Amino acid sequence: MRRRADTLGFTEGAVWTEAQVGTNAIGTALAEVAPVELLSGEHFEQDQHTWYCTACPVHDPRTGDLLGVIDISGPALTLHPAIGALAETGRRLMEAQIWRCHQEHLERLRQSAEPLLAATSGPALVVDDHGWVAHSSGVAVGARIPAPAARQTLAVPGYGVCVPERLPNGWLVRPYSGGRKVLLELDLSSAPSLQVQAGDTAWRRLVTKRHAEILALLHRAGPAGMSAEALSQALFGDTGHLIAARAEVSRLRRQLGGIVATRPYRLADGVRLTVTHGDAGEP
DNA sequence: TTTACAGCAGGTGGGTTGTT
DNA sequence: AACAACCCACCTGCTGTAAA
Repeated sequence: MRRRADTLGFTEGAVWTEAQVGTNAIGTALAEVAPVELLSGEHFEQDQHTWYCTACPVHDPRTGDLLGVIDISGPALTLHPAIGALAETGRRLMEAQIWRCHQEHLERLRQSAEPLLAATSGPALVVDDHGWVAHSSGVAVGARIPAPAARQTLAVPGYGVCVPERLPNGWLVRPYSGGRKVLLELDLSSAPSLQVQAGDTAWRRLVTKRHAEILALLHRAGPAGMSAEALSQALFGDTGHLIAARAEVSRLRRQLGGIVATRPYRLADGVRLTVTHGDAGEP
């Protein structure tokens, strides 16, 4: 059977999408995102008419993302009524295994961070590289937060502006509040850059002129912040560029995380910005 | 008091255009 | 070719309001 299957293209690297081979259990299950059972002439290709194929999609239990399918194929005359249940059981086992690995990974991460957590007072999160929460204290959060990255602040509901600190297999995320400020120094030279000082860590990153302009405007607006309309007026001279203003702030927020708050647009609480002009004579 | 709905603000993926 | 800037379309979430 395996030799005969090889002649059909049941080999590593083969493409079994509907677009390539027409109706088939694998490609159709991927397209429909549902279990599919095909017998004999229900296949599009004639050389598959002596086969049955039963396919069941497998999803990531954490995100719901479609990962692939389990397919059971064989001679059409040997199709057993329980084959569909077998494929379904395989799917359940795979998804359960993925979930168990995920939980074990988070538990190992939590255990490895225990010494650090014991020495930490106040709210703290331990998350993996994708933002899945292994431990939270102080403030309840969901199962997942935005994925942390080096030299990147992020906003966590209930925590405010946070700067992640690298752990061996994950991140320690603590809010910056009270005496723990995020200090920004915006250099409005011909190549604008932003110096970020958060606790013991500091870094500098280049920003576009437009983003530098937005940061300077939000700094000038103070805690009251600016509406998208006001930002459009300040950036473009009229209020007809709301979409462009929103898009630019959205991209700025993606770069700088929780440093820029919304509703209205403003610098987040705990963020202090100073503006310098690196180029001599630059206004 | 609850629910459904509309309107609005804001977020974001992707396309286009202009510049370097 | 790569990048920045701009724009559009579509989506989500919040809020106010009317109806049940």
